Amino acid sequence: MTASVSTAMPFSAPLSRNNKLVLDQLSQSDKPQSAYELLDSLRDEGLRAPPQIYRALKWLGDHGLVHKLESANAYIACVHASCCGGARCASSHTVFFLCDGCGGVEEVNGDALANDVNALGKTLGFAAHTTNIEVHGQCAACQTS
Amino acid sequence: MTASVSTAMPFSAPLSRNNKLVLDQLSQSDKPQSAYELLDSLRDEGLRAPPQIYRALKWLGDHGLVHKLESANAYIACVHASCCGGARCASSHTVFFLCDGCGGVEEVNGDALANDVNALGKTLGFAAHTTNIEVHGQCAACQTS
DNA sequence: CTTTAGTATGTTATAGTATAACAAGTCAAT
DNA sequence: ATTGACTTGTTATACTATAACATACTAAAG
Repeated sequence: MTASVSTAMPFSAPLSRNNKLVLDQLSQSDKPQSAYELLDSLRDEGLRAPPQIYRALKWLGDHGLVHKLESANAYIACVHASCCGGARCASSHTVFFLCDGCGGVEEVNGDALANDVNALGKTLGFAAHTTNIEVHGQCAACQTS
Repeated sequence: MTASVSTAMPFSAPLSRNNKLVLDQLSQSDKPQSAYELLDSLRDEGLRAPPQIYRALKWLGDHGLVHKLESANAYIACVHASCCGGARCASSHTVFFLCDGCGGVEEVNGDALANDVNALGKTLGFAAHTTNIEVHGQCAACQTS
């Protein structure tokens, strides 16, 4: 349920203090957290205003370390191992499975889907840049309970 | 660019006055509109407060007549012909291509992708309920300019 | 009728999400 | 020691969405 990323990044990334605080907080749960939840959690560390959180989220997002779940207005730390095999996934294709039961999120590599998406786009002459796929439903555990 | 749906629905749907106003306003553009843009547009028709808009959007969404674009916090009228062949698409799989250049949106049937998504989900034991796919990029027209 | 129940509407207030704009501190490289 | 790039702190405000309550319309049941 919990996993720590800390500072051991697979690539050089000079994490500033605020960026590290936010990333560590996100890494401590596989449940998405809203910007204001992060703010509450990090108040003791000296973060007091929304822009501090949003700036960190933007930097981390730009560097592929966190993802925004658009349908939940919440954020999660990127699990590199499953979403892009250890590489940065800033512009990669990921699929998010959001459990409406427990609130947990599974992040899965979606390169296989990317082909289909691009094929669809080509029929429109559309040049795809980023793709966001969010699936709502019930995780394995929540189906049995 | 503009298309009118008006009251000619392919199935019986008793559109209330407010629901019809919002649907017609959305149908007049292939660009997504925010709830507050809709509110501004419909003030002359007597709509003055956000709940009136959000209630209509919820009803229209529940009945498959409009979609929310999660990554844009905006709404579009469902184009039945392309997204689900004339049937209601409340729980169907649609793909949205959002042009970051002109702001236009293309809505495309994504049943082909649904299989892949469900297959991915099955490897996790995940029971998919609704899938939202939003692709950002450049439409054909905006690539040439 | 008129009562009731379900739906639709109107309205105020507030909660939740995100950014603009400005001020100031840090720190390495001239 | 000064510049310049980056990071941080802070206030105020904009944007998105819903809670809660009050009223009205309409069709069916009594």
